[in-house]
Parts: sequence; structure tokens; C-alpha cells
Amino acid sequence: MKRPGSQPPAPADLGAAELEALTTLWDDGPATVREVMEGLHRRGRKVAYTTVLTFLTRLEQKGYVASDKSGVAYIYRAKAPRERVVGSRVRSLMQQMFGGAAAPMALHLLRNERFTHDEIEELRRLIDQLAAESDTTDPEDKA
Amino acid sequence: MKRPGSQPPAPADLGAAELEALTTLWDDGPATVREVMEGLHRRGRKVAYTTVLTFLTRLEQKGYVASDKSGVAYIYRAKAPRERVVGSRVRSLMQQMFGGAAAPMALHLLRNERFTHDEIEELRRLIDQLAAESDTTDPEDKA
DNA sequence: GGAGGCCTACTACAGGCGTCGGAGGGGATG
DNA sequence: CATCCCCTCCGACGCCTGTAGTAGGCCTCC
Repeated sequence: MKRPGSQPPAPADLGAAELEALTTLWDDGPATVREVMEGLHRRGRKVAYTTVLTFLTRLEQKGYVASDKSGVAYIYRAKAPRERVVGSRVRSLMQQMFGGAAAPMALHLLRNERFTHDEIEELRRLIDQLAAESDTTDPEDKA
Repeated sequence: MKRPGSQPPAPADLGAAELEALTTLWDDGPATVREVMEGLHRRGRKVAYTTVLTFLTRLEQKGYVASDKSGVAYIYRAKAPRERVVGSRVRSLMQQMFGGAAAPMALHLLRNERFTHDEIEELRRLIDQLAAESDTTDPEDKA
């Protein structure tokens, strides 16, 4: 019972470094090992070429990236959608720290982090929208 | 350069299981190894007595809990404030997944999770409050 | 054709974490 | 006293992850 399939990016079996490598692929698009390495270096993670190769290989085994041989070197590209991975990590933290409840986490964020005017306005718009939906949807399933 | 002091709970050097043990202490108050074990069992983590002892010992080394010999067994109590640990984990995830930006994370949560009427109202109140503070505070440092 | 450079594959290793087992001490109980 | 039981200490093991060295293949440029 290690890792069942490989298609659907499982829960959160990614280390910090692996995740960062995957992030460079999300941000910069498909790339060779060398390019990913340069991306990591730019982000301040000074790792050796073979180390990056290891990350990419493991990411591929885990189903997060795919590679195509094209010309001289393999080109790696992210296979797992960023949103999916982000969602899964957020969920995981929510589970660990807030027993799976979203509201406390949202409140925590709003209370403890700083936001600009514009961000606050954007948040408010979204809240208003949620409130509107909630008014039209929830009455059905209230009791 | 392992772990400098031990007083201030460092970034996030806690495993999932260790964190869960710490959580039982937060939730149920100071407890013996056996009690923590029972707490973990209730939460669905079926671990052996000595395993729990290991968690607690490591947590103590890391400065997250303290123990006092009282009578037959040691009583362990959380030393690290829950809020502090929660904050640090949230920050860490925010760093990893959103480049350290709070707003995208908040928006992500609001967009992807479900909230009840009441929760939405509470969020709105908080947003309103932030907006008000922002109006009185930010104009100073706008340009 | 040999030297140098880039690429991949294989192997390795240390530290962290989850998980225990067994040894040893001390009080309670038959 | 012999047993039990509960507690703590020590040691261990396997897996995951970060990190990398080395070997071997292939192309290119003297």
C-alpha cells in the first residue's frame, strides 16, 4: 500500500524541494533539467545538476510531471495542475491545523496577515458574491 | 547548526504524528503518556505506547512541550502556544504555494471551500472591519 | 581520432520521522 | 516472595527526501 495509481496526484507526497522544482515548471513552462536547475538557482535553491535530475525523476515516478525526449535532452513538463496541488496542500493543512474546517482558517488568515486596500476590496466582493449565492441556495437545505 | 535555542518554537520542524500528539495536549490539557496515547487513538491514530513516548520526548527536545514528574508518571503539557504553531504552518504553506502572498491564499480558500451563512457573515464582518481600519490607516502611507 | 562537454542512469548517504521492542525499576497483589 | 503491571530509557529499523558523485553514451571541435 505505497502509492496506488500514479495518474491522480495523490495527497501531498511532495517534499519542499520537489515542490519547488515543480513550481519552476508551472511558472516557466516545460524545460530541460538544466533549465529547471537554473530556475531553482534563481529562486535561491543552489542545487547540483544531478540533484535536479533526481527531483524530476521522482516527480515523474509520482506522476506529477512527464518528459519527452526531444533532440538532445529530455523536456519535462508539469502534468499535475497547479490548482490541484495547491488545493490538496491547503486541504491538508486545514485538516491538520483546523480539523478540516475552512472558516477558522480563513478567519485566521484575515486576522493575522496584512492586506492592501485593493485586496480587501476584492475579498469583500467575493464575500458578497458568496453571500448572494448562499441566500439563493441554502434556504433549500437549511433545516 | 541544528536547532539553536529551544525556547522559541522554530519554523515547522514537526511531523504529522508529532503535531497530532501536540494537538491532543492543546485540546485536552496536560496529560500522561498513556492519556496522550488514548487521545491519539480516539483521533484514529493507533500507535503503541512507546511510540507516543517517542513523540513526546522529541517534542520536548524541540521545545514544544514540557514535562513534570508528579507521582508515578510524567505529565506533559504543551509549551508552544497553539496560535504560534498554527501561524507558522500557515505562513509556511503560504510561502510554498503562494510565494508568501496572503491575499491569493485567502481568495483560494473562499473560492474553493464551502461556508455556511453564518460563517460568511462572520467573514464579512471581519472584512468590513479590516476595510475600516485600512481607510483610517493606509492613507498615510499611500504614495 | 582524442579531448571536452552535455546528458542520463545508477548508487549512495545522512538526517528526519513514524513505529516499536526489550530491558530495567518500582509499587501492588496474591 | 513471586507476579504483574505500569513507567521510562535505549536502541533500532525502514522509508522518504535532499543532496550529490561517478560512470558511460554521444556529439563536436580541434
